[in-house]
Amino acid sequence: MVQSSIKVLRNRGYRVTRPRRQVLEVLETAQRPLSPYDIQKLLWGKGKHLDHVTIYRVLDLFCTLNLAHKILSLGGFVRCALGKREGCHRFTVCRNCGAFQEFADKGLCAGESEITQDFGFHAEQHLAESLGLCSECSSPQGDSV
Amino acid sequence: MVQSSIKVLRNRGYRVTRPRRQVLEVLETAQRPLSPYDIQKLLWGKGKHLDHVTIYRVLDLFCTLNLAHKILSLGGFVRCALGKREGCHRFTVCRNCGAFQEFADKGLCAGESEITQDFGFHAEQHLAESLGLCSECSSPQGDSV
DNA sequence: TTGTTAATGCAATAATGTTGCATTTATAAT
DNA sequence: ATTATAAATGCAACATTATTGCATTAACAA
Ligand SMILES: [Mn+2]
Ligand SMILES: [Mn+2]
Ligand SMILES: [Zn+2]
Ligand SMILES: [Zn+2]
Repeated sequence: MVQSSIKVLRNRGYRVTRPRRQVLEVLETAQRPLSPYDIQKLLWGKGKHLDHVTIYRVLDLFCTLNLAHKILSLGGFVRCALGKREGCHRFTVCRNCGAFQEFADKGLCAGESEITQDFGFHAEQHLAESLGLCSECSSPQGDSV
Repeated sequence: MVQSSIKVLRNRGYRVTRPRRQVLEVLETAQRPLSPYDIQKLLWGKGKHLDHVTIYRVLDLFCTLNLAHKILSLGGFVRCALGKREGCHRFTVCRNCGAFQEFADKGLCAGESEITQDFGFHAEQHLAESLGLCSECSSPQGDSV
C-alpha cells in the first residue's frame, strides 16, 4: 500500500517527502482509522516530530488522491434534537449544497441487525448517512452506489 | 414537547430552570438538530445569554433523560484510513467497550439507494454506524432494533 | 420567608482545526 | 555534482469545540 501510494504521488506530480512517507507508514501499520492527532502521537512515540498542520495537509492530499478516505462517523461533534432517542437515524447529505434530510426505515434496520448479529453484535441503534447529491444538485456523472 | 419535557424534569426531581426552558424552546422552534454553539447563537440573537458550559450540561442531562438525543453523523471529527474511498463504510460500535468493526454490504447499499432515490436523492456513498453491544459485552436486557 | 443545595456563570485549560508567511527541501535543469 | 525553482513544511497566531473546578446564584422545599 505504501509503495503503490508513493507511485501515485510521483505519477501525479506530487513530491515524495518525509512527512508523506511517515504518515503513509503509520496508517499502514495501525490498520485502523486514525485522526490527525492520533498520527502525531504515534510518530512522537517513535521519536519523529511532525507539525499537526502538516498532517492535516498530508491527509487532505491523500484523500484528494483517493489514497485515503475520511470516516465521519467515529467520534465527532454532536448535535442534539428534541425527542427520545429512536433506534433509527438516517440522513441524506448533499455534498454540493449541504442540505440534509432525515428519514427512518424499519426494513433497513432489520437488514442491518441481521447482518451484524452474524458476528455477535447486538444492535440498539442505527445511524446512517447517505452522501451524494440532492434532487436540486443532481448531475448525471456522479457515481451511484 | 416543551411542556412534557418540563414535567419529566419535575417528576425526576430536577429543577426547572431558565436555561433549561430556553434550550428546550430553541430546540423545539428550530425543528432540526442543533449543536451547543448553534443554540447559544440562536439565544444570543434573541438577547438571551447562556454560557456554553451550561448548554453542554443541559444537553447532557436532556440526553440522559431521553428528552433529546445526539446525532453523531453530522459534521464531526475525522479519521483517515488508507485506501480508496469505497461507497460503503459500515461500523459496529460497542457502547460499552468502544470496540468497532468495519464491514460492507452491497444489499444494504442497494436498499438505501432505492429508498433515497424516491425523494430524488442520488447516493454516492453510504456511511453507517450500528451502536450496541459487541459479543463480549452483550447483555440480555439491551433494546434490540 | 428562609435554608439548602442543585444549577449556573466564570475562569482556566485542553483538544481540535485553519490561515498566513518565512524557511526548507524535493526535484528538475544545468 | 551544483544550482535554481517552487512545492512543501514548520511555526506562529488564531478560531472553534469541549471539559473541569469553584464561587455565586437561584429553584424549591420546609
Ligand atoms: Mn432523530
Ligand atoms: Mn473504510
Ligand atoms: Zn444539494
Ligand atoms: Zn464491547
